[in-house]
Amino acid sequence: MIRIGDFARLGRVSVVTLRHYDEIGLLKPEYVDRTTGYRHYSVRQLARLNRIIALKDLGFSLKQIEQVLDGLTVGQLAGMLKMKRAQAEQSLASEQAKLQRIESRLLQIEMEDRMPDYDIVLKTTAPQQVSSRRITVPQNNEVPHYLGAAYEEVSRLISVAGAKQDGPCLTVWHQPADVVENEDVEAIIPVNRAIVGNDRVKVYELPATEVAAVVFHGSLEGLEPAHLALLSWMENNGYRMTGTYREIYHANDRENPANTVTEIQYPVERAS
Amino acid sequence: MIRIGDFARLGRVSVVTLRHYDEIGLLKPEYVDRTTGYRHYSVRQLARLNRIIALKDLGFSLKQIEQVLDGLTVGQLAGMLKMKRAQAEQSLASEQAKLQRIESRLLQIEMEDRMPDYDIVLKTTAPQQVSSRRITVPQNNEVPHYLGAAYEEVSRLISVAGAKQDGPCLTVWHQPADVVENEDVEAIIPVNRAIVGNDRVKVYELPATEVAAVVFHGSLEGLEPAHLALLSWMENNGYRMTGTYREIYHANDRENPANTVTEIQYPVERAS
DNA sequence: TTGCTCCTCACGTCACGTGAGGTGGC
DNA sequence: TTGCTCCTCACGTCACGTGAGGTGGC
Repeated sequence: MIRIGDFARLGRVSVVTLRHYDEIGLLKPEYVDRTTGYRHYSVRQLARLNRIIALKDLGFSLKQIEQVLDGLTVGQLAGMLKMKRAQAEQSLASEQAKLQRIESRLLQIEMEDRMPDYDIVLKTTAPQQVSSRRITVPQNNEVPHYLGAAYEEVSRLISVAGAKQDGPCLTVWHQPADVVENEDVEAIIPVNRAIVGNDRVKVYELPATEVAAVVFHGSLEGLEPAHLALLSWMENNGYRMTGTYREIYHANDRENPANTVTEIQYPVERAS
Repeated sequence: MIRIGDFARLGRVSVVTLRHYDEIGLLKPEYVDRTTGYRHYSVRQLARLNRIIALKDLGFSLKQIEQVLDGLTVGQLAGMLKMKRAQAEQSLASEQAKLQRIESRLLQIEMEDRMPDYDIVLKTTAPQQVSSRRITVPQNNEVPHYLGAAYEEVSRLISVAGAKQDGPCLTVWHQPADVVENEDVEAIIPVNRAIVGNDRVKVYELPATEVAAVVFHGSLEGLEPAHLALLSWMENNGYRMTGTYREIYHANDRENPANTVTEIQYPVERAS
C-alpha cells in the first residue's frame, strides 16, 4: 500500500488527477482511511492506471474508458476503436486543412505586406424557397438595366400571388466572372411560401450548398478584387468550384455606396 | 438595422454565439434598445463577424482574435500566424501518432481476438540519484544469484554512508533481451542523497528519459511476452529504441507471485 | 517541533448550448 | 389575440489546475 503521492509518481500523473479519477469512480484507491481520508493505493493498481492512460491517448473520454474497463466484449471494443479511428482521420484532415489555411493567409500577408482586405469563410447556405427570372444580357454595360427589369417582373408576380419577399435579392451568374457578352444571369427573390410560377418566372427551392463566401463593402463596380481574392483563396486552400456563383445584395445605398454590402458565394468542394 | 436572429442567419452562427460575443466585447451590436434590451446589428457588421470566423478557423482563441482586431501591426499578425502554424504542425503530428496508435491497437485485437494483455504507455521518467553495481553474468540461469549479490553490495554501501533507499530497485540490461551469455547487467538502488561511491559501486544521476513502458504482474520468469508486446508496439507505432532497457521491481512477493509487479521501460524516440 | 504530505471545498478554464421564466412586436 | 422572437439569469460541458484553510505522519 502506498500513498497517493507515490502512486502519482509511479504512474506519472498528478495527484489531482488521481483524486479526480477517484471522485468519478474510474480508479478507486484500494483503501481509504476513515478518519484521515488518506487514500492508499496498491502497486498492482498501476496496471489499471496504465490502461486508463493508454485509452486516453487513443482519444477516449473518461466515461468511455469506464465502459471499456467495466467489461466490454472484444467486438464492442473493436467497434469503439473503429469509431475512434474514423474520428482521428476526420480531425487529421481538418488539421491539415487548417494548416493550409494558415499558410495561405501567411502567403497573402507576405505578398501584400498589409492586412488582408477580404476574409473568406466557408459555410453552408440554408435551402430557400425562391422565385426567379433568368435572362440573357447582350452587353456587359446593359446588366443593371436588364437585371432591374427582371427583378421587377419577379417582384410583381410575388405581390400578385399575395406572398412576401423573404430575404435579400440575389443574382446567380451562369457563367464565369470574366464573360462579358451574352451573359446568362438569374434575378432571384426569396419568397416566404411556394407560389405558382409561369414560363418567364420560375419558383423553386434553392438547395443548401457549401460555399466559400466573401463580403464586400461599396459600389458594385468594385467587386472584381473580391472575386480575385476568392479565386486565389480557393487555389491556395485546395478547393474547386462546383457550380454557378451568386451575389447577394444585403444592403443597397445609392447615396452612400460605402454602406452597400454585397456577398459573393462560390459553391466549392475539396479538390483532392 | 436588423435583429439578432437575422444577423445570425446572415453569418451562419447561432444567436447564443452573437450574445456571447457581445458579452465579451468582441462584437457589440450597433444599437441596443434601452427598454427592451433588443440587440440591433447593421449589415455592415457582417464583415467583422466574418473576420472573427475566419480567424477562429485558423485556430485563434477569442481573446487573441480581439487583439488582432484591435489593431495589430502586420508584423505582429504574421508572428502570431507563424506561432499558429507551428502549433498546427504539432497537433497534426500528434493526430497522426494517435491514429497510428489506434490502428496498432486494432491490429493487436484482430490478431489475438481478445483484450490485449498489455497497455503500453509513453512517459518521461524523472531524473534520480542512484547507486549501482555493474556486473557480467556468465550464464543466464545464474542471473538471480549474481544480481542478488550485487544488490546487497550496493545496499551495504548506502547504509554505511548513512543514506536511504529512495524508491524501488531496478536493473539496467546493457544488451538486447535475447542475449543469454555473459550478460552485462547493472543493479541499481535509488538513494535519497548523493553519497560517495567506490570502484565497484558507482553513484550518479539517472537522467530523465522518454520511455515506452509496460507493467507486468507475476513471477519474473513470465516477463518475455511483455518484452515482445513492447517490441511490436514500437514497430507498429514507429518508435525505435535509443539505449538500454530497464526493469523496475515495484513489488515482490515470493509466496504469491501474482502480487509481484514489474515494470519494463524501453527508452524510445520517434523513428521517422 | 518542523517540513512535507494529505485532506476537502470552491472556483476557474473555453466557447458556447440548454432550459426556465418572462416580455416585445407584428 | 396568437405565434414567433427576444431578453436575462443559471447551470452544464470536460478533465482537470489552482489556491485557501486545515490536518496527519515521521
